[in-house]
Amino acid sequence: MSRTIFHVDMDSYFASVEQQANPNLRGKPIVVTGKPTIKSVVAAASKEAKKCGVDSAMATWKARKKCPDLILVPGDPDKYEWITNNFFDILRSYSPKLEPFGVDEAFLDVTAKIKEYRSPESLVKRIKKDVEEKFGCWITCSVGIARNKLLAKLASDMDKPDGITRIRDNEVIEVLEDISLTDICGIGSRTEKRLNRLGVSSVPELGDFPEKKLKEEFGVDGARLKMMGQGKDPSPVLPATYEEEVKSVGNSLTLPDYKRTPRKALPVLFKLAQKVGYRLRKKGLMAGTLKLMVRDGEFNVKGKQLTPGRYVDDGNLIYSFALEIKKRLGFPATPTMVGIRASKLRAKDSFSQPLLPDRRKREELLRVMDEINEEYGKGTLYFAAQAGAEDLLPSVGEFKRPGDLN
DNA sequence: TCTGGGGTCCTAGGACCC
DNA sequence: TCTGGGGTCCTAGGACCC
Repeated sequence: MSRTIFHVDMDSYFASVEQQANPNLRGKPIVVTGKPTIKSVVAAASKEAKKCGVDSAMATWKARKKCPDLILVPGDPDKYEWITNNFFDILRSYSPKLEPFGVDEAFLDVTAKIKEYRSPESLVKRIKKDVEEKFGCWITCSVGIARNKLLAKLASDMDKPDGITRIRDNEVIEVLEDISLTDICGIGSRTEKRLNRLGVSSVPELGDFPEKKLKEEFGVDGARLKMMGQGKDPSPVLPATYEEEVKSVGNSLTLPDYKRTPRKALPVLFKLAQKVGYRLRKKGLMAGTLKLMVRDGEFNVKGKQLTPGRYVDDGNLIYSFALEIKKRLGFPATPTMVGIRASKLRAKDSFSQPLLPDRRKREELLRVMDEINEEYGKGTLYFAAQAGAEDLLPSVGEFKRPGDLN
């Protein structure tokens, strides 16, 4: 049976949210960045900025060059999370089959609902109206309608902003002729190059290519690639809530020039560890595995992970483990980026208190610190311990588990 | 020329257990 | 004593997405 799938994509997401929140930014070219410095990169550009050729992932200095009037706005993750959750709630009220795809997109399977409406388009209009009423007219979305996720995603991109695009079954072949390989979600530049080497340079060519040869080159992905080339995608819309999705929590930072030595990178690492710990506590999660990542001057990223045999959410402890990993990983002479990622997450069991009094005290301390920092602003209270004062940190003890012996 | 920061999923090999 | 094979966990690295 044929399905009806929507792909709903917020337009210029972070930038629109900021324009909605602050009337002074409306109608002006703005970009949202991590930090409002010229060294950072564009996370989202308003439609006014896009007209000058500015777009996400562009270096901020480059964006400035293209658009001298550009306004840099620092991002506000809490605000976006609130909107994201409410956005998904609106979609979920039309169908429980909602699959979030990042913070500003989602797939919605409305097959069972569509009979109640005159057409898929009229249902989309209802959704758009809800979004506008909830958030304001500066926050809009574009929607793609098709028989599967792959085509719906292509469609939502064809008319932006505030568009509705439907790809009917008899239009699929025509659409596939007009796009390039990397327009398909799942085919990036690496895969495109490998396909080119096989003599495949367009989507229809991919659809006609012998599956056997694709499997030789790409293994199990070969069959999926062939289907992509034909515009087929049997994958279901998998319902999930935004929170359930989280599998890992990590933070990383590109080092400014003057901190690109192993020694000077340590305080940065310490702060990242605190941040990861705070985010874990806020989500009520503990991490069983920690990974340290470093990028060298040639842009090569190396990482090493550790599963210490206990679960952690304390920034100081995370830092201690990071130092332990660093000993084994080694550091390049010129580190350009450092990062910590926590995975193997599990919910913190609030019923079982730690047995050791020291740990109980420690938990209480962190809880109070978090509360104060939330009340009076981040960084109100912080630890004095940092690089050079490792002896103040909790000991990580011995490792005797498999995989820790290298 | 210059490339941020948040993630997910997959593979492949080794260790270990039964 | 020597043997096989399946399942699971761990780690490193690659590709991709927004």
